[in-house]
Amino acid sequence: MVGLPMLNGLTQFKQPHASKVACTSCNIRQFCLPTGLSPEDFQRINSVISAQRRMKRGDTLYRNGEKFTNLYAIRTGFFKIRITSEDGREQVTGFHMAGEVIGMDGIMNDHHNCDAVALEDADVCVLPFHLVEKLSRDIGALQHHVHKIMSREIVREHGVMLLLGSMRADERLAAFLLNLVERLHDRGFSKTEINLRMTREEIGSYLGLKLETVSRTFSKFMEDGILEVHQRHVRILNADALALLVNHEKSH
Amino acid sequence: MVGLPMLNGLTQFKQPHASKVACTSCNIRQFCLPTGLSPEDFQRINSVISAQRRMKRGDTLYRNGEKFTNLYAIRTGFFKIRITSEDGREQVTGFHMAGEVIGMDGIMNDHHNCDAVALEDADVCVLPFHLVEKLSRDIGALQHHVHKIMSREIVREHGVMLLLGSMRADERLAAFLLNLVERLHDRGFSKTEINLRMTREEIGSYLGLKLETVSRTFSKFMEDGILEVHQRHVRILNADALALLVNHEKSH
DNA sequence: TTTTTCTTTTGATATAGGTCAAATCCTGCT
DNA sequence: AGCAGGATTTGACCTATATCAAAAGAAAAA
Repeated sequence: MVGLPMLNGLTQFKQPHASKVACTSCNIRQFCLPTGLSPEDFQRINSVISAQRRMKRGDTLYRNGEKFTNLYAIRTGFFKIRITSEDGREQVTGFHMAGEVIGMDGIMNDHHNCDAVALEDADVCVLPFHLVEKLSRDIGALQHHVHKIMSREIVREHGVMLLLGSMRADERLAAFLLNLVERLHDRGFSKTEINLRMTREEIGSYLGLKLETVSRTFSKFMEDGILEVHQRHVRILNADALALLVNHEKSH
Repeated sequence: MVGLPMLNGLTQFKQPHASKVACTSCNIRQFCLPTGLSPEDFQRINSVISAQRRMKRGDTLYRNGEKFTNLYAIRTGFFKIRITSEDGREQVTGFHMAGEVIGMDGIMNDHHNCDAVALEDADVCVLPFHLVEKLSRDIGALQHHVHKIMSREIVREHGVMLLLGSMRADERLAAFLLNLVERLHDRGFSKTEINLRMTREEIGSYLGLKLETVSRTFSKFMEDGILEVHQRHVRILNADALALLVNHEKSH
């Protein structure tokens, strides 16, 4: 009891800056930043980061309707992005992990129109967008990088539209798993092991399927010897089979 | 026969620049450009437009794999954007009309990864992207506008994902039609009359439906007195009914 | 104009995935 | 440790949409 105020004080002291990691020494800088920056540019870009924000599982980084001021670079943790229509329909539009930048939806009209929810404890760099724009005018490499990040998001969404518009349930789940391991592998994780951070329902929402269908498809993949699934732990036994599903030559 | 070379010469003389319209006098500039530009900024932005390109129905503005160099502002005409997966699956990811800017997919890796096909004769302003970036560094309003355009595309695609992931066929078609008339109305066209530029199959591809389902849904809307449909001419008789469909409160 | 090709509509039937329900399994909380 | 509430799996059944097929209508080509 007596210790509590002190602890709070300590927490306040420690949180905002103690955890602020310089971009130069950040182990995922190659995902957030352009390559080949000069030390001075590094320093200037680093100064854009207004804070690091620590989040617990379930916390919301930003939500629909909120004023847009920042982009967020994920340092650690895993997020889902979700939109909700007026009538309560919900759609997960993406899952994002370390090194990815989120929040670009808000630029359009100065307000966010989706929610970003942490699916595990997370740590993000807060990037006030007006500073990003200001610095982009000086550093061409940064400017182009911002454009690339947004373009990449557009292209990713094209891919999801293809998936939602023209794939069967098993093809969708296969594409989802392959995409996930690929991104994890880029970050130094296993090519075959995944620890899912989301529920079957969230996977289903993303893939345009019901949770029961996701579960059944996992079971089918197990029967076929393609996966080993224990709750949220997935081991890919036959990546080729998954790839074949995704790229199934239409028979006709 | 004798006249042919002369005619060619005349065509070449007329084409590249005779049709180049200054942004200042362009009747759709409010869609492509930020508002409140100074006359000098207008002039500078205008100088970015390297050419106008005239296209016939069926022509391709850019295609998958092609090197990316330009964005394109549609002056007149109507385009579909289409991606094709390795195994030949095709997905229409968008329809675009006058005042909209397309080609942003190419920024990510310097190559386009979709096709832009004119669905009617069209006229586009060619915007070399390196010049757009260069000028963006000088004109903050332009920089922010470019960001907005890309953000808007991301948000639009979120909406399509919601549609594809969680709506029924009739709800999808209703949403599609309402979106289309809204954009046409913004451009001074009727709130109730649409001349579709695309086939049932293209609508179906966009909405994740088969052409037969699109056709049947049109027929159902006619029976219900919501639409009047004669081939590609559609008159909306009951916009509220369409809006109600899109925003149907899930009964549970 | 006539012919050919593409587009659209409509019917009959099949099926992938949704819905509803129940049992089991986890995880977090007290 | 024990309990409560969520997550997952599986089964039985249903429905929205796909598929296949044929005819009618437009539009383009000859």
